[in-house]
Parts: sequence; C-alpha cells; structure tokens
Amino acid sequence: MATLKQVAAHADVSVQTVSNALNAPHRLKPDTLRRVTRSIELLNYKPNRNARSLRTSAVELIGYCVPSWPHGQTHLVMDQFLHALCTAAERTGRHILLFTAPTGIDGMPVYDDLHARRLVDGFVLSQTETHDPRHGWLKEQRIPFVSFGRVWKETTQPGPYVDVDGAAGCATAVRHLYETGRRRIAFLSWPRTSGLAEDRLAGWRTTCKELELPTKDLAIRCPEDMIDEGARATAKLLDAGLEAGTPVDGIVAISDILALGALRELTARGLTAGVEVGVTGFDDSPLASVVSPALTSVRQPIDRIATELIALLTDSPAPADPATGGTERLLQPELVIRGSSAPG
Amino acid sequence: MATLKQVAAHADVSVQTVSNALNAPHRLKPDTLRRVTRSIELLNYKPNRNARSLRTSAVELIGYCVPSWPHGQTHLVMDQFLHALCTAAERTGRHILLFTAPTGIDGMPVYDDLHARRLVDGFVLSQTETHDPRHGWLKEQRIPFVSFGRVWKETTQPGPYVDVDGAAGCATAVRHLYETGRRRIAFLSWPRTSGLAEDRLAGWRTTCKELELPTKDLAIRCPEDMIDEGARATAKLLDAGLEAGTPVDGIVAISDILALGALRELTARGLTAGVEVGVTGFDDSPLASVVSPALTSVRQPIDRIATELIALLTDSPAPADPATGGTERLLQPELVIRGSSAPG
DNA sequence: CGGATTGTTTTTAACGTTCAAAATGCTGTG
DNA sequence: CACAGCATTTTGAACGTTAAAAACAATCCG
Repeated sequence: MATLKQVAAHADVSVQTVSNALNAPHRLKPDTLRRVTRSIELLNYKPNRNARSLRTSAVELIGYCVPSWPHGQTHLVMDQFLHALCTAAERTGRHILLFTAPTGIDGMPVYDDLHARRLVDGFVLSQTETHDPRHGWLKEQRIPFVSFGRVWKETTQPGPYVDVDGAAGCATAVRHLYETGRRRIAFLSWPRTSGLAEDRLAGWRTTCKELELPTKDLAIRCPEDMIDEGARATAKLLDAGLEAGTPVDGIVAISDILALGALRELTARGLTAGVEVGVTGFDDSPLASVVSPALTSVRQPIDRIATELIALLTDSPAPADPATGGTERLLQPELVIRGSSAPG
Repeated sequence: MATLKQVAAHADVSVQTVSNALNAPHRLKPDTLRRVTRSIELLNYKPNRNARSLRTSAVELIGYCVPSWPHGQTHLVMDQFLHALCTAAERTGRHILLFTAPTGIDGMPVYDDLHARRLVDGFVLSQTETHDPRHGWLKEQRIPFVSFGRVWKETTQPGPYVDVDGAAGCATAVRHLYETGRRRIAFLSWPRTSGLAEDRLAGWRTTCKELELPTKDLAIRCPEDMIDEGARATAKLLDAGLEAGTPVDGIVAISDILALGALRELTARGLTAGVEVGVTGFDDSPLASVVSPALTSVRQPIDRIATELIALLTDSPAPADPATGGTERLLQPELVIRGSSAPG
C-alpha cells in the first residue's frame, strides 16, 4: 500500500507537497500538480484515514444507534432511512457507524465512549421519545448530535432537529378524504403518551373542525401498533356508526399497520376500501403498495430528512441565517394517493 | 481529553506501562497495575482509536453495504439482521460501518477504496446473487470478507460463508403440514434465476416425494415477491384443485409476503387458513405474528448467523478443525408454528 | 558469589498524515 | 542591483498509540 512518502519520492517532491496536492491543489504550480497527480494515480495511492484522523482529530464517521424493537414491531421504512442516511453522509465524504445501546439515559455511556475514543464525530438520533433524555445529556457533554424527531413537551429543543409535520400530513389526508366525498372521518391513533401521536391527532381534529366535520367519538387509541388492533378499532367505529345511523366513511390511520387492520376489517364485512370507506395510512411503507386495494398513505420525505440531518450535524455551527432557518427543520410530508381512498 | 502521556505522568510510570496495563495487564506488577488503573479511572482516560489503528493497522470496523431495493420490495428482517450483526461485532470490540455501492461488479471500486483507505478491515456481504462476482473479486484482491449466503452454481465457494439450509426449512414445513393431515401441498416460489429459490423448492419437492405426496403442477413461480402475486398463484392452485376434484390443502410459500397473499385469497373465498388449508411462510418477519390468523413461518437463526459471520471474518484464519467446520457454516432454520397451519 | 533466568519497566522508533513556520524562487520596483 | 512582496516548496514537529529492544531488578542455582 503506497504512502505519501512513496508518492513524494516518485514525483520527486516533498511529502507535504503531495499532501497539498490532495487537500489544497491551488497552492501548487500547475506543472507540479500534474506531476504529483500522475504519481498518485500510478501508484494507486489512497490516503490512510487513520493517520489523517489522528492528525486532524476528525474521523468523518457519524454514529447511529440501531433501534431494537419490542417484539412484533418493526420500523418498516428503516432500511429506506438507513440507505438515505448513508447516501447523504457519503455526499459529504462521511460514513455511518452503527452501534447498539440501551434505550434512554442508560445508553449514554455508550455514546460518550464512542465519542471519547474518537470512533465518531457525532450522532444522529432517531426514535425520539416524548421526554427523551438523550438530547439534553449530549448537549451538556458537548457531543455533537442532531435528532430526527422533536423532543415533545419541552419548552426548548435541546439541539438541532429535523422533523416531519405530522399534523400537516394528517390534515392533508383529511382534506383528501373530504374532497372525495367523505363526511364522517375517523382517526386511528396510538396511546396518549406519544408526542408524535398527539401531533398527528391534532392535525386530524383541527382540519375536521375547519371543514365542520364531526370528531366526537371518532378518535380511537389502539394500545399497540398491530394489524389486529387496527381491525378491532375499525370494527368498533363501524358498529357505532351503524347503530347511530351515521356510518363512518373515512378512516385516517396514524400508521400503515393500523390502516392495514382497517382494510382487513372492511374486507371481512364485505365493504371495499375506496368505495364505501376511504382509508389512509402513514409512512408509505413497502406494504402500502403491495396490498390490494393499495393503501393511500402519507409519505415522509426520507431523502430530504437524511440530507438535512447530515447538513445540520456537519455544517459550520448554526448559520443564523433566517433563510435556511437555524438548526430546526420541519419538513412537509406528501400524500400518496392509491386505491384505498379513491378507486379507479 | 486525557492521553496516555497524562495518565503516565499521573501514575508516575512510563507511557508504555499504561499501554500495557490496558493491553497486557499480566505483565504488570499487581501493585503497579492497581496504581495505573486508578489513574486511568481518575482521569477518565479512553484510548484514542485512531492512534491505535494507525500503529496496529487494524481499525476494528466491518463494512456492510446497505442494500437498495427494487421499489416495493423490502427486506422485512433487515433491521433484525443489522441489530444482530452489530451486537455480534460489538462482542468482539468491533463495529459496523455502513456504505452504499452500485450492485454487482460495478460496486467493487467502492469496496477497494474503503479497504485501501483503512476505513474497514473487511466486509460482510449479503444479498448474494446467483453468480455474484463480488466474492471472487474480493478474494483476488485479498480483501477479507465473509458472505451471508452461498454463491450458487459455482463448483467452489470463493470464500467463507454462512447460510441457512433453505431446503431443510421447507422440508420441515412440508412435514409439519403432513403431520397436521395435509395431503396435497403446493409450493409458491420465485423465478428460476434464484439459487435460493431452487434450494427451497428442492426441499419441498424431495420431502413430498419422500412422503409420497403429489408435486405435479403444485409448484408455482411468482414473478415478483408481492402479496398480489401470492394471491393470484393461490387462486390458480385452488381453482385447479377444484376442477380436478383434488383440492389443495397445504401451501408452503417461499416468503412471508407470498404467504400473506395466500392468506388473503383464502379469506376472500371464505376459507380459513389453518382449517381448510394450512399455510406456511418463510423468514418469520414481523408481519407473520401480526396478521390473523398468525402465520406459521420458517425462522432463520439471525443471531446465530450474525455471530458466525463475525467469527468467520475475524477469527484467526481458518482453523482447519473439522469440529467447527472450516469456513463454511450451514445453519438450520426453525419452524415457528402459528394459527395459519394449526388452529387453536 | 557469579552468572543465568525470569519478571517488570523504560527507551526508542515507528505508524502516515497535517500544521506552522521557514526556506526558496520569482517578479517587479525604485 | 537591492529588496519588498508574493507564490511555491520544504522542514520540523506533532497527533496518540504500540512493537521491539534495551535496561533494570529480583530470583535461582551451582
């Protein structure tokens, strides 16, 4: 494996000149640059990143803690997210280093260790919890990080974040169902403990109010994100609607999994999603396009999220430029319309 | 951030002694060791990995190329796999570095680059294709790697691998259906181009022959791994069975997704999976336990796979010990029985 | 008691890069 | 022609660690 020294000898210049050819080519006389470049190519020289990092104390690696999920639950778009994050990191010459850690504050020693040993420059957090302690901790330790997801119910965010406007996403879903003629639109949610859930729920409620649609008894909290729970909640909604003579004709689900449950319950009752009842999901997971009728779903702009995460983490500290907007980015999701809400 | 030098000064020993305290504690006098250890803790010293790597030229990082999937397809167990891989790597003090690369031979320069710049020591490959060119290439370049998945249709494997005995998995599934009284067991497969598919298909066919069950016209190749395709194939099987007066009563699917299609078609026809027809999937993805009836599925031993991958990659070159079995490991999957094959 | 043996600690020199400062060469100016 | 000013290149030192060899200390044996 060629080293700077060997390239220098080959090109008959000093070691530093070769280094400059790579890191500050404008400093070299065009002629020298050409000669050095040729030697680099000839010897197939690749700079040793460890030596570089030792000198500059920057490793160009970003830590990401691979979430471990409660049994039966999976992040259906995690592979998309990781791919996007990698790609975004690579665009800046960086890479993603995976690690595992206990959840919550118990995991912080691991983060600290990775940073102290100089395995990573900083972290991308995801799976932000309502009172996530990690952000404050990292900030206190002055360890660089950026979060995918806001820290809910805190007055101030303890660091830079990128998030998706879940309220807006659900609002769009409600409006879409309204435009396709639905007038009694229910919401399948998660337990109250999740800030994420409250955000999306609020989007549904506000928009229904705006459109003068009913909301009473139309929001159901499923204890877990499972198909069965979605089906059960849907059954409850349909039954109550029939009894009262005001049938539900739209269902906005907080996740694709719950929406799938709704689809299943509809099918079981001989109803067709997209005809009698419009259904939307959230995340546009791979499942959405694979079921039938295919599921209308709110898609998070994953590539954009990844790009912004990397930018916030690696760009020079907080350009107070109001145009790019400091260190907080709220991105708008997009509704992908398929058969479950509008047949044909 | 404390360095060896500072710790050495604090403990009043030489730098090398501190280094030894960490890397070869048996060489120190117990008394010295105690003193040094105390200083290390007091100063909260963490060795700088870059400096270490520079000196030893081992980075303790393993590269893994995050697969980018054709639209609509996802590896439903990828997050489980990554988690297991991380954990296994961490047990040996290593970590996983993610990267992206073009598929096939076009991606090799990326692998070469990462290795040459000393960002990684070696690679874990997955998504092995039938004539995967990567293995041979890496071997030629003497870049360490290990593969999850065999290279099919080659006389010799160009490197160490771990794989799951798909034929055995399907055989188990067939036997299980047989034991629950099924006598006409079909197989939902993928296109012929996949070695993986042929392996699993062979397991089904052989076992049916052994049990003297019919196989003619009972294997269907779905062009894509999608729920719809599984449903369509199932419909075809059920129709043909009815016509001939010999109804299909068992379905072994090569993936959970296809099995889900089978479940859907059964439901659509008013049949109950696990009662009239037994259905099994492959991979035990999160979906399997979340549908209803829950899906019986062949589970790959993911943790074991990850452990063996890391072991093969990092252990001293090929212990020719026949007990642990050289550099090729074929692991046995396990059938997870749920309602889709045996109600109640 | 001398010398070999073993156990413990220190010294010296690298690993491959970049930073900061110094040196060199060149151009133009008075 | 002396010299300031600039562009280009080289020198020397450092980043934090470990390998190898050397030094030192303690123990054993005849």
